[in-house]
Amino acid sequence: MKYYFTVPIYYTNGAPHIGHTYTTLVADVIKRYQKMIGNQPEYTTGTDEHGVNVERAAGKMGKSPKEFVDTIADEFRMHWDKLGIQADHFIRTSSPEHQKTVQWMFEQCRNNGYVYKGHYTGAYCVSDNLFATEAKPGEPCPICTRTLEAVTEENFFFKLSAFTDKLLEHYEKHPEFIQPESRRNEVISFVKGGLTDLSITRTGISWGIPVPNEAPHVFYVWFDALIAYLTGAGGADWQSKGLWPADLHLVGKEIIRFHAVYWPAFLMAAGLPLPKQIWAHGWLLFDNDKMSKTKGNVVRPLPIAEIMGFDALRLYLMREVVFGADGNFGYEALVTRYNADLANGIGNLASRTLSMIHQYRGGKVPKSDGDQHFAQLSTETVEYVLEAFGKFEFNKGLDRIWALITATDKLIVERAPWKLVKDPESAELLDRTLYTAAEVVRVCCGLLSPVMPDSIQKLWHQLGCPSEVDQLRVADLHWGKLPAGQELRPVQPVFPRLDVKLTMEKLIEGELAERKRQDILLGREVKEEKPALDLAPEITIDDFSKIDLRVGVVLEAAPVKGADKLLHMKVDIGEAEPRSIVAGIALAYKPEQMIGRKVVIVANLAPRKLRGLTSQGMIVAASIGEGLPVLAGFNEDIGVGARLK
RNA sequence: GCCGGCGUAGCUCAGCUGGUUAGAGCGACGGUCUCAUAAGCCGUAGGUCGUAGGUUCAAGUCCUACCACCGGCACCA
Repeated sequence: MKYYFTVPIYYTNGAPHIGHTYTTLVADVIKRYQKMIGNQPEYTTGTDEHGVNVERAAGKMGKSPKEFVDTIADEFRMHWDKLGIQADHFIRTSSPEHQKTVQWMFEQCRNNGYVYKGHYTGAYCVSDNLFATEAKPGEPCPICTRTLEAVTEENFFFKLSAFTDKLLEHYEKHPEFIQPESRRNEVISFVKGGLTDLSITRTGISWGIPVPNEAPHVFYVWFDALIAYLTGAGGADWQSKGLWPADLHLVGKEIIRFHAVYWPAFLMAAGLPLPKQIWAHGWLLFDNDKMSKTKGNVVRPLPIAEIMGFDALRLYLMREVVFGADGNFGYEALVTRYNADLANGIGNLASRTLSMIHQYRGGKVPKSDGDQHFAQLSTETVEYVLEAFGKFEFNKGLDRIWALITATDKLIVERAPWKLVKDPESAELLDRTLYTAAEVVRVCCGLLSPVMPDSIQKLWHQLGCPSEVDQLRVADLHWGKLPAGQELRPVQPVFPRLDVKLTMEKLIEGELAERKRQDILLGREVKEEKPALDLAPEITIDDFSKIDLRVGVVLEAAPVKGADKLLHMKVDIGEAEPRSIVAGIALAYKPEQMIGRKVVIVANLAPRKLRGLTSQGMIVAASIGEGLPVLAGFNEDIGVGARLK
């Protein structure tokens, strides 16, 4: 049975980090698992290469967009290669095959009456390539808080509004369509709130897929990017490939809306079948903190792979993170987990078992059926693990594998083969014990092979098994498949124990070096730690003088009901009546903190109604990104009404 | 403000439809074997199960309110 699924295609505005790695890794494990249970899995990932952002970033480096994205696409491919990740389709949105698919999809939608030409005037975020329908130019972007630019242009629109009921009906009929449940509910409530039509093309940018016969229109990046999943399944020719509809889209929780609302609508409009399931997983945090470029706490995967082996990272992410929830990554936990699970766990069990067979039985698997109790335990474990992996409950499955390992360690201590070997009467019991341990190692190798393909292959080899581990099928996991007389190969530690402190130092050092390498690759100035500020357009002194800033003192302050960010204040700026001002500072300042405080007011701003209250001006405050606002103030005292210039 | 989630041992978390002395892994400490990667095995950790009420013969497990944190929406920056 085919099993076609996808991972997001990653935006080429930066190098791969551990977040990209996580999603793609899950896909890779799923693929190897699907293969093991007898399906023919294929998955798609790739790079999302269009948009103003890429065009600008390339320009800054003096490169063409194509040259720029070539570098980054290669970087992603190189990463997946070094992490043992084998994607079947790596779709670059700048490729001719993808261009064809997008144009074809558009024609389908248009022929079916779901596309129309209209005019759009409004605020556009360059960074997110997003029309901010709720905001105005000059205001910060609702997603990234950068200043929105004013854009007026003729666009093609997609009739998203026509799909409200159809989508809701689909969600209703297929409860498994959006997972996990909490995301499903969020999407449903979003769609119930009503959908507005979507602008799907842009003019004024050359780096994009052209709309056929409609120059200078190019496609909006999201319309473009989502279709990559279809390109991976054969594009316009999807019917002959037999991959579409996809069985699964794996996505990060931040892009669930694009996948669960827009994408199904595009597909319905084009007359294509919908994917069976969309699974939103959580984020990978670093030391329980959100990773972000500005914080400088983004983790790169390659140094970890080089220092500890990529399987160590693969296991960590699969065992430590509950799929769907946010997970945490930390260097110490990584090394600890490695020592506990790999060095002391499976690695040591394999090592002691094989050594004993070498020493006591001439390196040949003894003839025995093994302990029946373990035969049963092993069978139950295999069943449980396969089922858990099938439900993406990797951590649960892995826990069960380790329970089997622990039980086997106990068995060895109970039987004490080193004593049995001295007593000829106990030959059968010794054979049975050694066989049981070796067979457990073999079965665990099978179960672990999707997660740790590379190092498990090494263990497999030491066990003397002739086949390749990625050729294993479920039937090979049955108890007793280890042939008596099979000759073991020399024992070599596959997971040598690591010094926690030393390894952590190496990892951190490696991370810094890798960061530098990526910065050079992307043409970022290495010395210059501070990124260029995203300044508003230049103005003259006359422009500035239009703004009347005044010193005021807060007389009264109270929360606004129904709005947790708003504070309603009376501010005296030296006029007859104090001004009524509503400001979004309630998260940072309590009302009582505000009373008596000197603040800076934009005094000639047109009044505006907020939550039913009139705001006659605004308070000047600074903030970083989405951080809390900090009010502007003075070190020396100054009278109320003073003008700032 | 509305909707949803969540708060259990030092850390990470299990605890399904309520029922004996509340569990696991990691870390720590003590003991022990020696086949093994200073690994394994055994034992110890006494935690008001966020707070306060309530239902019940019985609540971590259900109800209410509140607090903390995390999402989504609204509102705003």
